[in-house]
This record gives sequence, structure tokens and C-alpha cells, in this order.
Amino acid sequence: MTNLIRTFAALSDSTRLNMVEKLMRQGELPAGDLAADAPMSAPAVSRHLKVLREAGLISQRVEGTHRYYSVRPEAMKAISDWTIDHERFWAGSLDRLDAHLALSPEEEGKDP
Amino acid sequence: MTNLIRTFAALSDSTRLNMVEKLMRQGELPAGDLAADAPMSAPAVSRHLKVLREAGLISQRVEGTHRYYSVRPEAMKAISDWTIDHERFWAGSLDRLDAHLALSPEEEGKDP
DNA sequence: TAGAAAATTAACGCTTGTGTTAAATAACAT
DNA sequence: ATGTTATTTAACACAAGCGTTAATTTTCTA
Repeated sequence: MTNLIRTFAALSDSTRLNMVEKLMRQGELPAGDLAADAPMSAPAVSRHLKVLREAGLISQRVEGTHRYYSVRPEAMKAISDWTIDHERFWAGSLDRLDAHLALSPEEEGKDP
Repeated sequence: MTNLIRTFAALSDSTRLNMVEKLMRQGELPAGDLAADAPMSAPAVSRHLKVLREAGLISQRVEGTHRYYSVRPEAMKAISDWTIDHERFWAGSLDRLDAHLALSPEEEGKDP
């Protein structure tokens, strides 16, 4: 519960969301590679990484002077699980919306 | 993209996350009912609702002096879609333990 | 018409977040 | 040892977020 809030907070910043997405696309990357994309100083990037790490979104692997970061799949799963936990609400509502817009006489909604 | 950031930001506060979850469980509710749960003043609640509304997470229906709020399923779907867009990364990394394949309700494993 | 009820906006203070530059740490190569 | 590279921590300024109370708006009711 409270952990989800931290997760959402961590992703509520464009720099951090971009980092997470890049890490998911490209896999493990050193801090320097992530800093290259961000339009700010290295210390700023470092603190963003700290926020992501403390929220449990990324993990750090130390190798020499490099810090390699990667997304923790459990964190992504936690978000996915949350949406699934409420899927009956929103997927059902969208179904009804779609049905209505498509003038499809199909009907299978239930009220919570 | 940037919209997702606003969505995450809106959900990164416990008061607002609780509101959204309550609205999904119970359906449309007036501001007063949401305020009843929150340990703060009505104006504070009102502004939280405004944040949620401006992020596109909830919609407002006016009826007399009451404002009825409800979760916009599209917003929830946007989050779900985002996780699905990267599912190949995290679900694959997460061993063979479940993940939410397709739309079939499946047994969910818990973290070891 | 006066007054209560539901909710919002206004004005204010306090805390948190984010960026900057300077300094510190640690590993590697000379 | 000395310097260089990769990264983080420290100290500081400024903007944004969140709560409070007071005041405003709108609608319902006696």
C-alpha cells in the first residue's frame, strides 16, 4: 500500500520515468549513460537514481568505479498487480463504454 | 507520456490514492463522503480532488450542491497499458511465476 | 427572504523536492 | 604516490506541494 505510493512518487518525475523506461529498453546501464540523457548535472542524476533505488524501482550493481543500474521487475509487477486488482472496475467500465459507443447491444455489466 | 507523469503524481499521495481506491470499490461518491475518510479539512480534500481531476483520474458530476466524483477508467487503463508495454521486460525477468497473461484470471504467486 | 448545507477558492505558513556548485570517495592507470 | 575517471554526498537557493482558517459561491429549504 504505502509502498505503491513511493513507487508512484518515484515515477512522477520525467527524468526518473525516462530513466526507468530506458533501463527497461536497454537493460542494465551505468549511471553515466543515464546521466548522458538527462539535461542536468551528474549530482542531480545521482539523486534521482537514489530516489528510484529507495523506492525499490531499481537495483544497483557495483563494479569498479561504475554503478550499474537496472529495473527491478517486482516493482513493475506491483504496479501491474494494482491495476489488475481493480480491473473489474475499470475494464468493465470501458467495456460498457465501448459497447455504448459501438452501439453494440451486448450487455454484461454489473454494479459494484 | 507526460500525461502518465501527471497520473503517477496524482497517485503519489496517500489521501488521493485512498480516494481513488474507494471510488473504484464503491463507485460514484460525493465529495463529502470522500472527505469523511480523510483526516483533514474539507478544503484540503477539495484540492486533492482537483489534483485528481486535472490529472484526468476522476470526473465530476454536478447535481444540486453536490459534486459526485468517479474514477475515469481510461486513466486506469493508461497505467495498465504502460505496464503491458514493458511487460516483455519485467514479466520475462520475473521467472515463470505468473504475470498477467492475456485476460484470464490466474493464480497469483507471492514473492519468495 | 433569510439561513443552512455542500463545496470551492483565497491567503498564509511550513515542509518537501529539485537543481546548482563544491567537496569527498573510491578504483584505476601511470 | 599522483592524477584521472566515475559517482556520490554536502550545502545552499528556490519552486512546488500540502495543510489550516476565513471567505465566497451556489443550491436547497423553512
